[in-house]
Amino acid sequence: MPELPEVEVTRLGIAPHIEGQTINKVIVRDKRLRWPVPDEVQLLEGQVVEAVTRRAKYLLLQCPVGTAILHLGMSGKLRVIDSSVERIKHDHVDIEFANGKILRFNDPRRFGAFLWQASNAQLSQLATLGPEPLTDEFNVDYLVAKAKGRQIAIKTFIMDNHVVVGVGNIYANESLFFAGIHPKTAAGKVSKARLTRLVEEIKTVLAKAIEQGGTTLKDFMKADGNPGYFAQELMVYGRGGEHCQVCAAELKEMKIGQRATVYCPECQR
DNA sequence: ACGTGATCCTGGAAGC
DNA sequence: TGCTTCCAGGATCACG
Repeated sequence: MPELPEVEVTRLGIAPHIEGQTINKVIVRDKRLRWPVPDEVQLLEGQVVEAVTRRAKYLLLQCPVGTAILHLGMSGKLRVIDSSVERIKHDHVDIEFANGKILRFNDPRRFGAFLWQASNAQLSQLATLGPEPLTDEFNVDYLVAKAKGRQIAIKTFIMDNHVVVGVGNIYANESLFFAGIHPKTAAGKVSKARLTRLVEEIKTVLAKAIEQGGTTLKDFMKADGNPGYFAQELMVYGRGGEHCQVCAAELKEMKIGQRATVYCPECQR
């Protein structure tokens, strides 16, 4: 279940192996992802990967004629492997490099995406995204202005890509716990002081997860190529019915916007 | 403009 | 044991 930290860890894992490398071949075995893989990805052949960057949960392979834009969805994985590695189920796309390495995209549930953006174009998926959570652009003044008058639950609000990118269900639950805000509170009713706290907690929890993911980087190429999930101690996510680690109250579970939500009724009001 | 809920897909878990 | 049902997740879209 890749959230922003997992995507960033993936980026850090693959970038050193493919930046500066020339692409020989692009093999699309199954184009049925979230959107059909466009034929234009063949334009990657012969191109040099100038940089591997990230925008929200999208990974961008930047080449002179355009950019391949990848999304891992919820079950997508990217591995850099030798050409001798046998394919497994759901290996949908291979990018073969001149040095013999392959960037292989595997995605059982096909919620992921493999898109193409010509260098002079703007992909609609990227056009309307909110700020990156770990930049100064995401600050309390911005969030106050954005939340003004909104009736939507604060949890749904911070998971909205147009508000801030990269905050998925896990980290939305966690950051609201740390900020002491009830997830169902109307976004426009949360005080500036508490939004200040929320901004801080979102940044902290994401940065921490990236840091912990980083510790597995050395093993990135090993075994199944899975960068691993974070050994992070989750305070509320997946712990409905358990006792709050701060006040011992029973953690409550509810659905907000179809998503599992766990919170402490004492700590979060 | 805003808010809600359905939808895509598959594998694993839970229920019968 | 084997079948069915439910659930997870991000992002988009159709609706009121």
